[in-house]
Amino acid sequence: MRDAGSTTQLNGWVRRRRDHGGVIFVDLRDRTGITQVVFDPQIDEKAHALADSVRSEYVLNVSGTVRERAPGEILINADATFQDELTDDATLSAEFRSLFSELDTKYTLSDKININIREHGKHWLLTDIENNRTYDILCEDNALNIYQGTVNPELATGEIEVAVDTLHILNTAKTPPFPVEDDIDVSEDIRMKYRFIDLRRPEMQKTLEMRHKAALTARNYMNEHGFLEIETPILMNSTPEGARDVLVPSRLNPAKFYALPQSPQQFKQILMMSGVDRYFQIARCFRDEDTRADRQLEFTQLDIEMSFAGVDDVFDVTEGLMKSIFELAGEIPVQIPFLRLPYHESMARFGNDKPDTRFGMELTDLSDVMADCDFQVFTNALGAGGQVKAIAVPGGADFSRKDIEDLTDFVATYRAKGLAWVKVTSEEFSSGIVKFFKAEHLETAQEKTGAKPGDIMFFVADRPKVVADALGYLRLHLGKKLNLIDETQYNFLWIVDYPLFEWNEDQNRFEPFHHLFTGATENTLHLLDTEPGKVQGQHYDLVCNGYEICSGSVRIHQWDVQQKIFDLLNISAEEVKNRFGYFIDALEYGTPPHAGIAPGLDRIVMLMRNEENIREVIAFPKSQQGQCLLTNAPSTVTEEQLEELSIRVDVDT
RNA sequence: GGACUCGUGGCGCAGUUGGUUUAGCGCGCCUGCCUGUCACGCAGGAGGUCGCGGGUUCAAGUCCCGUCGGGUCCGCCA
Repeated sequence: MRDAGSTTQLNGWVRRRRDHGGVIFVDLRDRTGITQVVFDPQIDEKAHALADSVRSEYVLNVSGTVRERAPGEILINADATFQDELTDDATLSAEFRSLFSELDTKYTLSDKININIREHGKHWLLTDIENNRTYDILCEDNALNIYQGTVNPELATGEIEVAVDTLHILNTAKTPPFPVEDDIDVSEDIRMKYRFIDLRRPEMQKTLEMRHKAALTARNYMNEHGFLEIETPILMNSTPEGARDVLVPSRLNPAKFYALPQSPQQFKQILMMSGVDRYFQIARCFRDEDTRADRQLEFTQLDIEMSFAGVDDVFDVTEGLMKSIFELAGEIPVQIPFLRLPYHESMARFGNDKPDTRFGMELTDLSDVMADCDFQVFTNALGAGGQVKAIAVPGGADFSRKDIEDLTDFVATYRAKGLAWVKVTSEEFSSGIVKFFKAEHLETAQEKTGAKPGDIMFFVADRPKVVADALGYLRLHLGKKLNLIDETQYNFLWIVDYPLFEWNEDQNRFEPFHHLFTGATENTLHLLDTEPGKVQGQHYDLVCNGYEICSGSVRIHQWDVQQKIFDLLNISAEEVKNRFGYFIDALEYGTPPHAGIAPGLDRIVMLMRNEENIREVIAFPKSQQGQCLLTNAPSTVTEEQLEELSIRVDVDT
């Protein structure tokens, strides 16, 4: 199709039409990109006349001749000797350049030019990359004629166009509510309502394609490594732990409900018990919880489980999988193996278990240092069993009162009662609270946080959870705000050595940190009866750039251990029998040791596309209220439908 | 469940302490002109229940209450 002179046929949508009275240009868009097609009455009068009625987003079929874009108007008539300068290295003399600048300032050449030799000794294409302008230079009648170029360096197909001899208008279109092009400034609700138009935009097409490639790559990789793709039920049992289930009433079983899977967790373990050995599935998962920028009601996991496998086996498979996906689908190089970071160290250094390690500003514990200072905010917090921690923000000594106030409000979101700060200059520490400290307090703080003159140190003193949240999110917030993050970098990191349980203060009981079926490490298993809080789980997360992109564990495969977990979590025998009876049962029939993981496809594609919002990589996403603005789901149903389900609705609609 | 924020022609926005514009601007749209544009250009034109409901007031896009919808976050969720 690139070959000039050949005839071609194109189908596509009209991106824009430019009518010059005599000649009409149309940018025709299809999945592969944009091509300029030309309607010239001298080529075909009928096609040209018909093109007059064409408007944006009309669907066209055109036939015509592919041709190199013709030179435009003659701009400059130059001496033929100048052609010696038209070489590949593209260094033009001041005299040559002045031919352009004397004409009109808009033709002034930048330094970034490129010369393309089309016909040796006859035709050159001069591209001014910075100004997006091209010139055709032709040697004619012993002179060098410089034409206003009509090549569009911004288009991939910019060197050619199709001269149309036949036009079929396959369909007309209403004027779209927003233009079908990248970098549009349109609110998201409009985009979601007209998703069919939004998805036509090149960047959305690119996302759809990348997502497809990611899934395809995953399938190929899993297949090559001996994994079977097996579908598990979408209609299954509700489980008491974890997220809220999305419930589906059963017509055949009045007053009973299915739940949509939060993940295929139990089924994939059953498959291991069934001798499948290696399973995977591109599985849709449902969790009826409030959404976030990186969370939807329904999302997709690359669900993986393998028998006779431990942590290292899962890591090997996952690292290879991530490398394949990021490199083949995202064209992003990945180094394996990934670093491993213990959970407690992650919490200590970054305040959370999904650290963005593309920049520093790590948290520093100053509890010991500040134990004997006179600042009661610190000493009181320490006295109550809390911590004092700090971060050093580069260049923060320039922060205004207002800046600091805003940051104080920011950390208040995470229940921090305040944000103490000390500015570091080459002469002094400056802050309203300096008087409460001896010189060595602040000097040690500076040394430990690594603050340099010109920086500011922010301190939070509170319960460990509050300190971690406040400083951890403050670090992220400032990292973004101060542009400390290299967007081209992808930092993969395993978080390991999680505790098996977490103490729930409100309900005064232990909760599984990951889920009910996570196994303990061999050397801490014996603490299950005595000190459950100290049992270490065989749970792992894979983190990239501050997002949790995979989560998994080595599972419990002995029924007595599983029973112990249920007991410890106060799940009654009856409930176990009702909810997990089959599972406990199955465990007793020869369950192999097994382990698994579930990479989140949406977040992976989001990272590869450098998006901060999961809706950007889902073809038909839901709003924060869980509504589909395109189809208006969810919606009310008829009385008859409800009656069949034995359901009565208790709200006015 | 809660906090913040946004809602004004098709789209993006402006609209001062409540009254002076006839609610503006840019893009888009329509009509006409234009043979090399690619953000084409030029001339003219159409298009508004100011999300919805209630209240305060002589007077509400503007103030108050409620409600619906978009977004970010806390709780929630792994």
